[in-house]
Amino acid sequence: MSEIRVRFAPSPTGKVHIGNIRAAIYNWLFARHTGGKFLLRVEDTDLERSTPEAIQALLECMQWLGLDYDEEAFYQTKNKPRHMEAVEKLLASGHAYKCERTSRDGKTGEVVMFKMPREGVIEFDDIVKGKMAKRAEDIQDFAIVRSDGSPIFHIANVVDDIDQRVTHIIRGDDHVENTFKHICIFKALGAPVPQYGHLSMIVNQQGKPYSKRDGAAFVGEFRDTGYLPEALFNYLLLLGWNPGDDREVLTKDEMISLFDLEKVHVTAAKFDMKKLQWMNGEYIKRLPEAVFTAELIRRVGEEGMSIPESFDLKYLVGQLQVRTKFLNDIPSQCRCFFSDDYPFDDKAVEKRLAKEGVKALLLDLVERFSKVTEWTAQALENTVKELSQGNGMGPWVHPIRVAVSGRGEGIGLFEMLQLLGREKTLARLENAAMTKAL
RNA sequence: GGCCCCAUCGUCUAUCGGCUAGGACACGAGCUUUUCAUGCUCGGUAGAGGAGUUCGACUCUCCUUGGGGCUGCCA
Repeated sequence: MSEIRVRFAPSPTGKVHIGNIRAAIYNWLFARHTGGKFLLRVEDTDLERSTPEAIQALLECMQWLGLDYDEEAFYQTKNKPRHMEAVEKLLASGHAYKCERTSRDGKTGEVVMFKMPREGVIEFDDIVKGKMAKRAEDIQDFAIVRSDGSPIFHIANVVDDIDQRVTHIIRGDDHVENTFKHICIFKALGAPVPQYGHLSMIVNQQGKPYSKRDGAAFVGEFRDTGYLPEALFNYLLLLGWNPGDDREVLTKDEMISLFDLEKVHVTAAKFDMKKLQWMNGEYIKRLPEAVFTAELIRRVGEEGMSIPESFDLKYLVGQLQVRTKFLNDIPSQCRCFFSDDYPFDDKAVEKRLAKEGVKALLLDLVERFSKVTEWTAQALENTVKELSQGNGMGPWVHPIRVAVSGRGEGIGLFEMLQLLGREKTLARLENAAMTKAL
């Protein structure tokens, strides 16, 4: 049996859509599972949009997700001579003909048309959709060369697949109709017809193709909002496939060994951002502590904050990592530790500080905290607990949190105070009491 | 209009004729000595409709309905 070869054939437009990258993921997994080759073909025939920058963005995006490809990237524009060679062959064998045509946008000229068989049934056994069939008479002849002499997608795509010796074409559902046409071209060219697998689309809540109007739709947007590539990869994989048991968070090795194209679902899947968010949190939780720490240091540094030598970073990481949903949330969660110039959330201030009696409460706390001998989370918690007399620490906890961090949420309060240290805590409580509380 | 495809909780899905229909996300309630979160426990919500095959159908067949795709000198 010959080697399995699959390809990912995007047209670089600057942004990579999640539906598209999911096709890449499935191709990659199929190749890695079967020990075949995963090839990249850049369909750069749209000169307007296929800029070097757009190609670079595509490559970076694949690298980010760990989609490494075998062999050299294949550029469609470079194969134009072969496209035209095939056209000549089709013309010579009577499978194609020239004709005058007027396009939809009014261009008139001579194009080359592919001649469809007039009878018979075109069939193929789709790896995910099963048996597919269509009467040849239901498909009209179609153009393969424009009036300006450039080859059209149908011929370019097929010739490239022949030249790259692609054995399995795994692509989006929107190509099924093309597949019937392409099979006819393969046959007319005397080339073996590859196996096909058509992937359903990712749709929005209304069941329409998921687009940028529905939220983040391009891979770069997920990267920029702090999603881990592993989380996006895993989520996209699960959108249409599962290992057959209840496992959802899978390692790359598990994905590769368990992936089965035949078990990919035929139905369109609705994109659920909430579940992706949950999965991202799962992946962040599982990150090695050192990696999370490095990420924290980098992001905090980028925001212009510096971490003092004496700061107990390990302790902060222990508190922060389990509750981080997006890496981008890290700087705002950390600001109060590394800067005295932290912003106060208006709503939190209004709700927790700007209330009658809070000023006295904070000043009383300053008094009590200053007497704490050992500045630890436990000792501070005991102090507040004593005050609350078993009636709930809420009335104390909330004002303290807003006073020292400016926010209504964050890591555990007493852990936060321990990290801040006595001096800063007392100064901030006093400052908030005098300037914000009533 | 024509052709092709699809149909289990709100969402992603398990079930390869035996189902008290399972899991996850989301949601609700509770617990973690009533801080945010994590974690844990519990809870509700599903087989589009109609025929047929069968001892038995969510699973097989057909019809209806609903949804999607394609129908370019785009890819």
